Amino acid sequence: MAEDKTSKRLRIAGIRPTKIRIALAELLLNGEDRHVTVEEVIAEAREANIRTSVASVYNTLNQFSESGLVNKIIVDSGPVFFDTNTDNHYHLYNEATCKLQDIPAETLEIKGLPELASGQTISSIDVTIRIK
Amino acid sequence: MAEDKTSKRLRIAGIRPTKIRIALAELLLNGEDRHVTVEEVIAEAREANIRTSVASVYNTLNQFSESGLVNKIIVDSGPVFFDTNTDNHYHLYNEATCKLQDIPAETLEIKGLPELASGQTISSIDVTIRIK
DNA sequence: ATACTTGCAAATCGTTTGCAATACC
DNA sequence: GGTATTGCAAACGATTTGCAAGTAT
Repeated sequence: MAEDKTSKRLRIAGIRPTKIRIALAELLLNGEDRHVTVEEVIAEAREANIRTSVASVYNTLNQFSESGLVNKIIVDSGPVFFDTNTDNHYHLYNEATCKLQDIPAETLEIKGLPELASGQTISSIDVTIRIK
Repeated sequence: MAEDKTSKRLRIAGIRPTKIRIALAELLLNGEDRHVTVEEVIAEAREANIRTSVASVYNTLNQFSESGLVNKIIVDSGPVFFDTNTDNHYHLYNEATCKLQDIPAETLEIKGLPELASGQTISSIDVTIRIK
């Protein structure tokens, strides 16, 4: 069953598979790449008859992001986006619609990374092309 | 006098030179490149005996950014940064200290910008290297 | 004189937290 | 059974807003 597979996936990620975690994982992690806000996830959950709360959606998505199942993206004031595409890639952000689109890593070439102080490591390279 | 020069600069930027605007402009726009939060500006203003309010500092910095005197930078949840360096450049963000550093535009080379839909224009290209 | 700006406090938005009830292993 | 998780409501931090009083041209 799909649920078993999802449970296993959560377990591997180091997360205890509970009802809402499984439900939200199935909602978000099995389809195409998406950029969702908490509000959108709550709406979708409601539509799918998943009974949950604001706090739990925040908890769950934050755990997913800490475990690397999704990426947290901050492009603007306003709600955070959770990106279900965890491959290396960049973003196009439409300032008018507040929507994100992926730019595959192969499309863009970035050269000349600066030297880092010793002990420091790159956590991520965020590239956002803002359009209007 | 310095104040006349600042007034003129604000006027050219399309902003009416008022007392706090001049004061904050002198505080921020005449020194080296900086990344400041509203809270920091309020503290500095207080130290410089500039009497003002939270709302006015927000108003003023937002106007400065709309007029291109500074740039608004959103790297994280938490307070917005205002960047007094308006030249084209990129950023290094230290996740541990929550501090920003500039990366000059010449250092980094970005190639392969994606095609945009017609009518769309690039508003900015934001590159942030996050280190921890 | 008139329109714009200020500063205060209250309102707002997104997110987190405290805690009692519940679900997981 | 004991620990982790849920859901509610209240708390929170950053920012904005409404409005009366003050300031710029």
